[in-house]
Amino acid sequence: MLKRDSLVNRCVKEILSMIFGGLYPSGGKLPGERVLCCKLGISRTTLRECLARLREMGVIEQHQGRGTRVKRFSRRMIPADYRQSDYGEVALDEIIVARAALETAAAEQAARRMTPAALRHLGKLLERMSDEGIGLADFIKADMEFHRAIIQGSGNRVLLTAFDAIRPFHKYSQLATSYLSNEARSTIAHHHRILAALKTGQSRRLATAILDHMNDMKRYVRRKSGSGGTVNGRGAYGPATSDPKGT
Amino acid sequence: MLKRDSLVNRCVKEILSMIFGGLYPSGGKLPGERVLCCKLGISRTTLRECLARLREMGVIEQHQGRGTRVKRFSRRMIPADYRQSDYGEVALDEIIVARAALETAAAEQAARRMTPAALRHLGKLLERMSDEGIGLADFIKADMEFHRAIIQGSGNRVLLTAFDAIRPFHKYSQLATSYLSNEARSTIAHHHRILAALKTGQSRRLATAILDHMNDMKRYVRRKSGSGGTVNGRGAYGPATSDPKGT
DNA sequence: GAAACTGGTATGAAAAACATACCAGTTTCG
DNA sequence: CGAAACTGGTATGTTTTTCATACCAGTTTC
Repeated sequence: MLKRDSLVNRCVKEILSMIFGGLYPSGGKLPGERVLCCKLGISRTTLRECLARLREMGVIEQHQGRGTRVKRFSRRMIPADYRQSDYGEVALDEIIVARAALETAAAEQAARRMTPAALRHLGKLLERMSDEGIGLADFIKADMEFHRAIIQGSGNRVLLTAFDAIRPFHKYSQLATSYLSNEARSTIAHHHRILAALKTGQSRRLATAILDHMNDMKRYVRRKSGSGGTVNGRGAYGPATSDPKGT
Repeated sequence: MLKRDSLVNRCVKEILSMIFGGLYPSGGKLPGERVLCCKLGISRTTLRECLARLREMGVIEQHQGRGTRVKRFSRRMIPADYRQSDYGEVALDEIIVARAALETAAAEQAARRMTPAALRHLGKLLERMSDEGIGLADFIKADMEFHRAIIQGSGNRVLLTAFDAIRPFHKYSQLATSYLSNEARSTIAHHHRILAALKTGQSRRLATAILDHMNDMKRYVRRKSGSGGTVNGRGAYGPATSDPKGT
């Protein structure tokens, strides 16, 4: 039975995910409606329907002239209908295990099959990530695209499908966001090693570079989960709500 | 960017998947419109919009009074927009690589975390597969459930999501169907080894057992692709298109 | 040859999503 | 201060999508 899932419904989920993922943290401000609806690719009318529902759930507060604020709230306040797959609730450890499995599996083929054009693309992504002025959202996006390109380079469409399926977990993991925010330098260094390995065509070396990258994230998780607390650090980045013109 | 995917669009993809999956084979008849729209849970108007598009693509033929027939056609005739369901086109090799990656990754945790109840469930599935009277469709179903249960036993929801995402590839792979059909005995033997490894709790041994299973499939593929030809062997099983009354 | 199917057509209603313009508060900054 | 540039709030009308219903026209079945 094919079910109809209205645009409003899907957008509510999307916004909730962004909040859970730490892109718009508790107490923080949401972008203006005119900006947000552009980002989501929907009309303002439709967006306002979403925001109205979020307001009823007690997730946000709206004040004429001042903007929209994310309230402190519990996940329990959210009706089951909107609780996608609880992406934000899985441990980063689980995500890393899965990603390591997929990416190292892709490594063997990717090291051989990657085209010069694809390598150039990876270089450009790395450049973009190294730019000082880049916002957190764009940094995360570039990181994801980098890893996806490697798998795509393997030519294995099944691996790519699997990777795409687990992307939301990563995207909405507060810890993952935190890692990329605070360990940007480390991330870029690892990516350089991965790219270098790709260029030599040595699949073994590539797999090692990828595993090192994953293990670095794991270590970060151990450190953070030890100190506890909600990790929110924006690091050297500006506000998460970059890109005021929309994408 | 959240895109609007109309119901018509999604239904076209769904119907295409059903055709590719062998539920409605080339030259066969589609159910009547009044039946089909019920199955899909949409109105007849909407369904007819889907069928009109499939007709334009040359996928089906409609004749007043006689019904709708699936034409012989190439996948190339299908616009990219509808091609998400290229499941049948990927090589079984790709599927095996991905499955091996996910299942061995799950092995480490699964060997330790698997509960007695889950082990009993696996035993029952194995029993069912060993039953002489089982049909092909049920055999495939049990096989899938067996492997899924292992990943589920690892407790890693990300791996499980990835596995579920690639299931359709497996389901719509004619070669995979062929393997399970012709090598049922071998499949069962491998499953016994996997279950035994699970019971000992040795993750290493479990991973090896899983890899052996995958490699056996790989060898089968090599043999078959050597002899060429479309492998369709239904073996001793009944028709795949059971459930004539609809679900 | 009637009954029971099949697809083909037409029409009207409801819902969903959109574009647009304008109102009313708040903040920013010259 | 006070205008300009934001913010959310409101209202209106249109387009697109989906649905429900009825009826027409061939084909098959018995």
